[in-house]
Amino acid sequence: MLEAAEVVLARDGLDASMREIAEVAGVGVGTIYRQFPTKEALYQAIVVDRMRRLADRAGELASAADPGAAFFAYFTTIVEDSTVKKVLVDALATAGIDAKAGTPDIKGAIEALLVRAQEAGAIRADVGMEELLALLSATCLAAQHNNWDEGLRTRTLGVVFDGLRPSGPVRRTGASGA
Amino acid sequence: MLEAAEVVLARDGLDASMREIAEVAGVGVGTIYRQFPTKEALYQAIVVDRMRRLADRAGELASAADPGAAFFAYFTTIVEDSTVKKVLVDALATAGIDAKAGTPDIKGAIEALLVRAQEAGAIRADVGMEELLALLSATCLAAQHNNWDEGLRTRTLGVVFDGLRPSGPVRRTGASGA
Amino acid sequence: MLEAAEVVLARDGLDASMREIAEVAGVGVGTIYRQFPTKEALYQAIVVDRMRRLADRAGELASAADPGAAFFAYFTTIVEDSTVKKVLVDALATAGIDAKAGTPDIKGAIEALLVRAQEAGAIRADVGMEELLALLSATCLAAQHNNWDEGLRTRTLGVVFDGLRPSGPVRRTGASGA
Amino acid sequence: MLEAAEVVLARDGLDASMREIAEVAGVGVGTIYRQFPTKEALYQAIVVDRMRRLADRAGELASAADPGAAFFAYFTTIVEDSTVKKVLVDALATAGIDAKAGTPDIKGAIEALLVRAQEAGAIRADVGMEELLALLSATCLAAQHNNWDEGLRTRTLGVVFDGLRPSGPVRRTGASGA
DNA sequence: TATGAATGAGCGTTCATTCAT
DNA sequence: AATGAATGAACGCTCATTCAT
Repeated sequence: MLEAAEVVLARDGLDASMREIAEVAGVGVGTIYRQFPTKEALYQAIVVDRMRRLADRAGELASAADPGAAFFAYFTTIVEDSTVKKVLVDALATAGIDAKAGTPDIKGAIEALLVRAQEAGAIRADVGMEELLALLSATCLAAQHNNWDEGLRTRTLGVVFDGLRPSGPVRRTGASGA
Repeated sequence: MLEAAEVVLARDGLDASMREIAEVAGVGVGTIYRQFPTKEALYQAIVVDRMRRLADRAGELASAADPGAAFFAYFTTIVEDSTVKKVLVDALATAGIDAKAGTPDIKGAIEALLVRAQEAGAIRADVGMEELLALLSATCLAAQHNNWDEGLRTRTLGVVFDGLRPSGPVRRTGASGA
Repeated sequence: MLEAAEVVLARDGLDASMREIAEVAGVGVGTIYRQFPTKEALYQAIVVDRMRRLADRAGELASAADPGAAFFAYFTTIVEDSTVKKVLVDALATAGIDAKAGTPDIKGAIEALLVRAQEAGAIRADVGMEELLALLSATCLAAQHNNWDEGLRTRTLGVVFDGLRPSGPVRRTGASGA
Repeated sequence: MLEAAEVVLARDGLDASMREIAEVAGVGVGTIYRQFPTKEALYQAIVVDRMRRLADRAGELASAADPGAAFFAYFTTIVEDSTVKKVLVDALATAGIDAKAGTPDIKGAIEALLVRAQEAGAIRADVGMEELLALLSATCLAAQHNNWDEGLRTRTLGVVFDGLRPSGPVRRTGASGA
């Protein structure tokens, strides 16, 4: 049912009606209300669900061989995904949610990725979680809002990733000479 | 009245009702409809108005002494602004609008800023308009959606700007240079 | 101005807006309200005006050489007219109006036509004003409501007129006679 | 609910609001919209319902002993009814509807009555369906519009019916004879 | 005096939410 | 427990009417 709701919200946006969702889920509207007291609650549940999956994916990458590659791959995947999932966007946007109990610790999972990538020297050490989440949210938001195609996504993320990488000798060693 | 509408839309988002807008504007709903045939038209008018101001600001900066500084200042201003203006976001998102006559040529204005900054060596030559607009849209969207405070904005834009700057010797010339 | 209102109401029916009427009349809406306190009042005025013209026409025919022909011609003219004038219909329908002072005595005018036609033996003596007006109203209403073409109007009025004529020997004397 | 809608439309005419109808029906507006997608659809449903009843009644009379009496009785019944039912009027007016499937064949039913009455010599052979429907529509329209009382209805229909009957010897045989 | 901008009640319609079945 | 018919507040929009100019 969450699945169906996610599909419908992804397709029709936030204005999708409960009836539509119920229809796609193959249940009566009343059945949805048995589990979620309001439309807002259903929506929140979807967001939380989304976050869980995001956290899971981050967990999987936590032990990848190349932390830098893992980090950038993760970032890219999320943005890629948000092109088609209208709801995900808010998963990252709604940072406040994670205070609630039971919410998967997506921030923790992402932070692990970040720290490892920083320790590997793939990400500048002075980048904090806050701005990282901000960048993720920003690119997701824009990707779905403006319907980025693959080329645009690649080029735009390219700029962001460059901004995240350490600059100078480290990155372009030979270039800077001495 | 446009002003009031902008305020309300900024506060309540696109779902703000015409009654609400009328109330804030201190007029009857009919008065709004006298000037804008539909809610959509009102919305478009706000966007266009916003674009005009954006284009004007870009024009002012077009002949600034330091093109790089001008460019980054402009970028920052816009994002700063969008924290409070929910609508601006779509001004950039809706690139298609500029085909219509009478619409201020915001893209042209921004492009001028970009080109000058690139010629001055402050921005990488391989950055195109498309990804620049994407980055602008993304940061605006996120800034208003997530209510960035000044610190977060500075740090996040810092990353993006670093990604836009030429890297290596070019960027830190004095440092690496002879 | 009454003229303009009549034209518009004839074209668009009772739902025509005051703005539309004012526009066609070439005045502001306020000017109409100066003369007629409400839309209803304007409408009533049109009806009364219409009645006056009807009464005038009846007056002209009052002294025609052939009373029977005059009567049927008058009936036909009115019905014919109502095909195109949505408002006329109510002139006849609203019998109650004629109590008011200043209303043209259309009933009197029509009655004169009827009486003369009856005296000439062209209309049955037992036909009263009430049913005559009812028939007029009925055919006008239907003519405009259903958009009678000329053929249908002729055939339908033919039946009604036959019903109004004296029957038996009087009408088809030669036929039934020896 | 159809009943309630019919009552309200009969009372207030086509401008009756959905709220009013809902109130009289004792339901919420939404309930009406559940069954009829638009006001227009509700209206059509009433008309069709009305037509069905009309057709049924005509069917019942189709085999009456006295075709002439049956015909005139039917005509009278309909007009009588329309005094109180503002909507019926359009059932007859909207002849075009009967093309749609599922619409009761009221025209066919009436035609059967007419033909039988003509074969019985009670109605003139040269009266066609078109003018018969025109007369029906006209008298219904006027009966409800002007609120005919029984006396007026009788006298007015008397004229129309005389117009429909064969004239001369046939009708008043004994009289003209001698 | 004439104007038309402004008003806001009211309309048709939608949809989150409730509750009898 | 599950359903979906019923509800009615709220929406976008229109237009008769008012009144400052």
